[in-house]
Order: sequence, then structure tokens, then C-alpha cells
Amino acid sequence: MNTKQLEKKEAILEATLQLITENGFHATPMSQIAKAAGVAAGTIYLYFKNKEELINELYRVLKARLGKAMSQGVSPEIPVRIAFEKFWYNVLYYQLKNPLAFRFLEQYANSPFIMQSTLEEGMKSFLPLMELVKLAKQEKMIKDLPEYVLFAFLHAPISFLIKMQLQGKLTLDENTIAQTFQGCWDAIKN
Amino acid sequence: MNTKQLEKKEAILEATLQLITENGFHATPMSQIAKAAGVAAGTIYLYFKNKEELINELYRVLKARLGKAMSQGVSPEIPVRIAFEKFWYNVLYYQLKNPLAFRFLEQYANSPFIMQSTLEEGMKSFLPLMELVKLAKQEKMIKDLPEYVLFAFLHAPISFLIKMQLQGKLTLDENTIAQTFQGCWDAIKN
Amino acid sequence: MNTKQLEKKEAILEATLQLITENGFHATPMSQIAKAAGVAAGTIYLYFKNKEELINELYRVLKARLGKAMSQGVSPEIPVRIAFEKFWYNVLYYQLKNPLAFRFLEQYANSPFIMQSTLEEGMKSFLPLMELVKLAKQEKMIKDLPEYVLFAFLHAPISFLIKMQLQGKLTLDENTIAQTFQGCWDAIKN
Amino acid sequence: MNTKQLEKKEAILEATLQLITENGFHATPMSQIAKAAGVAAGTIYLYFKNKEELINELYRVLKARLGKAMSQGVSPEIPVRIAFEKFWYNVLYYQLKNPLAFRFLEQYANSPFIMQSTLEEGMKSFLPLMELVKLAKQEKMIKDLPEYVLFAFLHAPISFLIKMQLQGKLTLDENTIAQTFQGCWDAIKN
DNA sequence: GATGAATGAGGATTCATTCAT
DNA sequence: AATGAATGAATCCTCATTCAT
Repeated sequence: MNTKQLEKKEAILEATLQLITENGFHATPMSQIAKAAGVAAGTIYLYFKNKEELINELYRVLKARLGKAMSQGVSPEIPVRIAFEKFWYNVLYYQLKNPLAFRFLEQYANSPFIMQSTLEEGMKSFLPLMELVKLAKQEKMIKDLPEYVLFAFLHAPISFLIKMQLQGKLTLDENTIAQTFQGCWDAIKN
Repeated sequence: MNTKQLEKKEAILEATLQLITENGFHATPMSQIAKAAGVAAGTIYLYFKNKEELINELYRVLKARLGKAMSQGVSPEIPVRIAFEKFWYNVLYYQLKNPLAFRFLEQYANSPFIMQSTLEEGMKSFLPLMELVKLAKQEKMIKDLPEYVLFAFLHAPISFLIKMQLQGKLTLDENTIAQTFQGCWDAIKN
Repeated sequence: MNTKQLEKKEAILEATLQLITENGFHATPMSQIAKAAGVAAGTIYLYFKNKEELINELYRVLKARLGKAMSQGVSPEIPVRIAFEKFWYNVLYYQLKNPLAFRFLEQYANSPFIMQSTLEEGMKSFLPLMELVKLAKQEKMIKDLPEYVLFAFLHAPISFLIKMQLQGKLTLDENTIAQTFQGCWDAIKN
Repeated sequence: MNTKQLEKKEAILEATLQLITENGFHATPMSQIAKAAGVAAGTIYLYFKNKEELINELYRVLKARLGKAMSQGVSPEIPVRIAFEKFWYNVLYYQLKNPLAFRFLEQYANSPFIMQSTLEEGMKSFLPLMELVKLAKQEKMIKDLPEYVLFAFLHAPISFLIKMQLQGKLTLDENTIAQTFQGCWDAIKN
């Protein structure tokens, strides 16, 4: 695929994200996506098999971007506690800077439109964090709990708070954010 | 509305919960709901103005049930720490016993089908817990953080874990559950 | 049928006239008619076989009333010219005083809802006038034209003008009315 | 719109005229119109926003055609009396040659399906005749009556007689037609 | 590759009519 | 006689997808 085609595909995904997040899957006709992306309706089908494939691909792309952003600046030589903090802040700031992507992932992670296989592939974004959890657990730095439970404490409150912030119910200042991370850490630290 | 009519309305809501949670809003025709509820298609419209009203009413009903279950056995004279635990366990067990309701609420809380007003009404279910948070904060039993943050630590990890358990990714035994609550408490306690 | 029943039937016809003239046949559900008439939906079917029968009966009733009003004060001993005038004025004033009935008859005379037999029965309202036309023609007081043509000159312009007046496009004062009748007469007189 | 598309639009209008005049607006499903026009149901919606728009457009088109036919061969240099006659005969023959259009216009001019704006646009077809009426009145060739009254004498009887003829109640021969026009003229001439 | 006109299946909703009460 | 809850057939319209250009 050449550059022009990649741009076209990207435009379609971008339009889909925008429209489908605001209006919902079935309230967004393919024709509307095509219009917003500046292509003809039929063109979408040159890049995506059908509407379901389109939305699944969007899910994959956004999850991959999130995963990439999350691991930014994290490397094995960094102390574990600091690595956790980096992951945590990376996710927080990335989500706040990409509210549409965040809302899309929240909305469709539980929907019947996203296939099981897509969901599982999406989980891979969190692999580096899961690895760190495993490591820290082995080193007794954090509690001896099932990994999903430890992950829950790191992941779930933050998502909830981002949602609240995006809904305007809350404004997270630097200080609160720091305390919130501290809370997460208090929940799991040994 | 007499008993027979109430039963009919209940049957429609039940069928809606079942079908819409499994297949999604638009993949579930009203005719299918009617059939599953044992009524004619037109009958649904005697009880609900339209499909959107139906799903919003379902949301309201399920939220109200959850709210009622959550406050079971909680009263002002109970020590704060115990009250938190009661709320927390009530939610956990109610959700695990009502997986369809849980999945429905997860799926539709972020969807465009549920109206703002419905969402706001639904928030009332958590009022008693929010009040307790406020009280505990005043009494310096828990950290001096925005109430939404404190709430996030109590609410979000549990929801995440229920989802994992319902997806079969995890089995929460008594011991893990207890430790998980301890983690929540560690996150917020002073 | 006792008085109470007659009143009920009359109320149904009245509601039908009102609603169906304003909104149209298919935009007026039987349930709405029932409500406006102060009866239950099923009750209408005790008095009329179905919706079509109801509207046909309404047509018959209104035509009969018009016919009755039209012949008011006309009798064989009156001079022909005066009799014409009486008919003509009777129709004019009756229609202006019963705009709903006028609009209904205008609207439904050409619609597929009114059966041929109803239309033909309705024509009987005009029999006395037709008889007068026949007589006047024989007596060479008016032109030797087909009776329908003569009738057209007496009937059609007046209907058109009533419609205009009801639409607010025109206000017929005494003088204009007199001149208009004169025009009709000029058209047919010998 | 290219030729093929114009033909398609025309076919849809033609089918609509046919079916809706015979059976009525609500007794004619869009699917039936589509079938008769040789297109798919959805295709109609490429050319007309909805059923109401379709019928309104049909009204506009037929009114415009009538207007065009009416003014055929009329020009300012023609003597007024002759111009009236031309208008009058043009309308008569056009309507007799296009009975479906006539019946449609009769039926829907008073229906709630035709919007006020459509009606008003349709009135423009008669502008040339109205102008002539105004002129003749100024020149004292015809009576000093409100223009609508003068128009009524020219327009209404003819419509009535066309209807009678189309219903088979009457056969207008050359001679009768001429005398009928004479009647109209007698009604308004000074 | 790109277009967008055309398709036609599918579904929400309405409403005339019935019938148990 | 009167009710009004229940029915389910009927129809408008949308929209994913195709395919001739």
C-alpha cells in the first residue's frame, strides 16, 4: 500500500472513530463515514471487508497506540517502583490527550461488535505491564495476589477517573494525580 | 396497573435484558423481545413508548435493584469500616449473582442509548455510599482526596474483577476477595 | 336506539368530522375519535361496522343536512326565479355556517374512501334543485343546455367562493353576494 | 441528473399518479409504486425525500404542466375576449386529455398531504389568467367584481363539468362546450 | 483504484379490530 | 351495552453492500 492509500485508510479510521464514538455503531451509516473521510462509500470496502471489520480494525489500532504510548521510556534497568509509575502516568496522560480513543475503547470493549479475537489481541498491549507485575510479585515488592487483582488496582481506578474528568465531573490536578498513584501503590505494595 | 400487567411488563424487561445484553441493541428486534416475553409485538408499546424508552427503563430498574441490594444491612449505627465492607461485599455478591444485569449496566452505561437523565437518576443508587465516603473523610478515617477518587478505589477494581471472573479469566475465592477488599481499604485509609 | 345511544352516535360522528377534516382519514386513529367522543374504542364498533362505514355514514348525514337546509322555505308556489335565489342563498349561508362540514364534503367527495353508492345517495340532496332546473328549462326561462351544465353554473362558482372565503382569501359582503348570484343567473337565463 | 435518471424520476412520478389517484395515498405502499415504476423500493428515496415529498412534487409537476398547457397560444396582442376563450378551451381540452392528472389535482388540492407552500406555488399556474382578468376589469369589459369572483365563473363550472364527463354522467359535444363558454362569459361580461 | 447509484432485506412502530370482562 | 387491553398485519424508510462505469 502506497502513502496515498495509507492516508486514505487512516482518514477512514479517523472518521469512524469520531462518528461512531459520538453517535454509536448503528447510528453511523457507512455513507456518513465515507463522506467525513472524503471518499466514496464503495471505497471503504477496498480497505475493509465490512463494517464489523472496520470497527474491529479501529479497535486494534487504538489499542496498539495505547500500548505503545504506555511503554514509552520504560526499560528493564529502571527500578520497579519507578517503572510502575511511568506506565501509570503514560496511560493517564495518553488517555487524557486522546479522549475520543478512550471513549471508543471504553464503549466497545464490552460491546458485541468487537470479536473475541480482537479483544484478546488487544490485551497484548498490556503485556509489558503484566510482566512487570509478575516480576514485582516474585520479588515480594507487591502483595501475593492473583495478577489480575494487582492489575485491577493499577488499571481500574485510573480509567474511572479519566472518565469522570472527561465528563467534567472532576478536575485532576498534579497533586491529586500523585496522591492517586500513591493510593494505587498502597493497595498493592507489600 | 394490576398484577397481570405488572407481570407482563416484567417479562418484557426480562426478555430485553437477556437478548439485548447478548446480542446488542440493534441486533435485537422488538419482535424478538416480544416473542421471548410471550406477548405480541404491539403489546410492548402499551408499556413502553419506544425501544429507547424500554432500554432506559431497564437501566433504571436494574440500577435501582443494585442500589437496594448494596445498602442491605447497612445502617448508621454500624462502624464506618464495617459499613464500607458491607457495601463492598453486597455489590460484589449481587453482581456475581446477576451477571446479565452486570453486563448490561457495563455495556450501556457508556452507550448513546442511555439518556443523560437516566444516567443521573442511576447515580442515585450510590448516594448512600457517597455519603459514607464524605463522613469518613470528615472524620479523617480516610484520605483527604476528592470524593470521586475515593469512590474510584472502592468501586472500579471490584467491577473490573467481576468482569474478569464472568469472563472466566479468574476465580475469586473467599480469601482473595478478602485481600482485595483489604487492598481497596489500603488505598484510601489514613 | 334510545336517546342516550343516539347522542353517543352523534358524538362519534361529530368527533370524526372534526378530526378527520383537520387531519385526514389515515392520520386519525379510531382511538383518537373514541377519546374525542368520550367513548371507548370498542364502542364505535357497536354503532358502525368499521372505519369506512363510519366515514360513509358521516358523508350521508352531512349531505342530508345540507339538502334539508337547502330547501328551507322553498315551495312550489314560489316564483321560479325566487326559488333559485332561495336555494342558492340557503346553500351559501349553510356552508358558511358549517365550515367543517363543507370542508369534509369537499375533501371526501373525490376520495376513494367514499363508496359510489354513498355518492349517489348524496346526490339526492340536490334533487329539488334539479327538478326546478328541469322545470325552468321546460318553461324556457333558462337556456336549453344539459341539466348538468345549468346545475354547474348554479353550484360550482358558489362552492369555489366559499372555499376562498374559508381560506381567508376573500370576504363576501352582501353586495358581492348579490352580484354573484346575478352572475350565476346571467349565465343561465334565457 | 442525466437522462437515465430523469427517466427514472419520471417513471416514479407516473406510477405515483396512476396508483395514488386510483387507490389513495395511504392505500398505495411505496413498494407498489416502486414496482410499477420498475425500480427498487429504496431507489425512490434517492429522488424524493419521503412519501410526502413525492406527492408534493407530483402536485407541482402536474400544476406546472397544466399552467403551461393553459397559456398555449395566448399572447398580449390577442383580443381580450379571444384570450379568455383560448385559456378556457386550453384548460378544458388539457384536462379531458389528462384525466388522471385532473383527478389527482381535484383530490389532493384539498387534502392534508399537500403542503401550504406547494399549494401556493401551484397557484402561480393561473397567474396569466388572473392578469387577464385584472386587465379586462380595468378596461370595463367585464364586471366590477372581486377578481376571485370573476375567476370563479371562469374556472369552477368547467371543472365541475369535466368531472361529470369523466364520471360518464355527461358527454360534452362541441356545441354544448361553446354554449358553456358563452354562459361563463355572460356571467362576467359587462 | 475509485465512484456512487441502485438494491432490497430488515425492523420499529402504528392502528383497525376483536373479545374477555 | 360498554370497555380497553391485546393483537399482529402492514408499511415507511434506512443502510450495508455491490457493481457497472
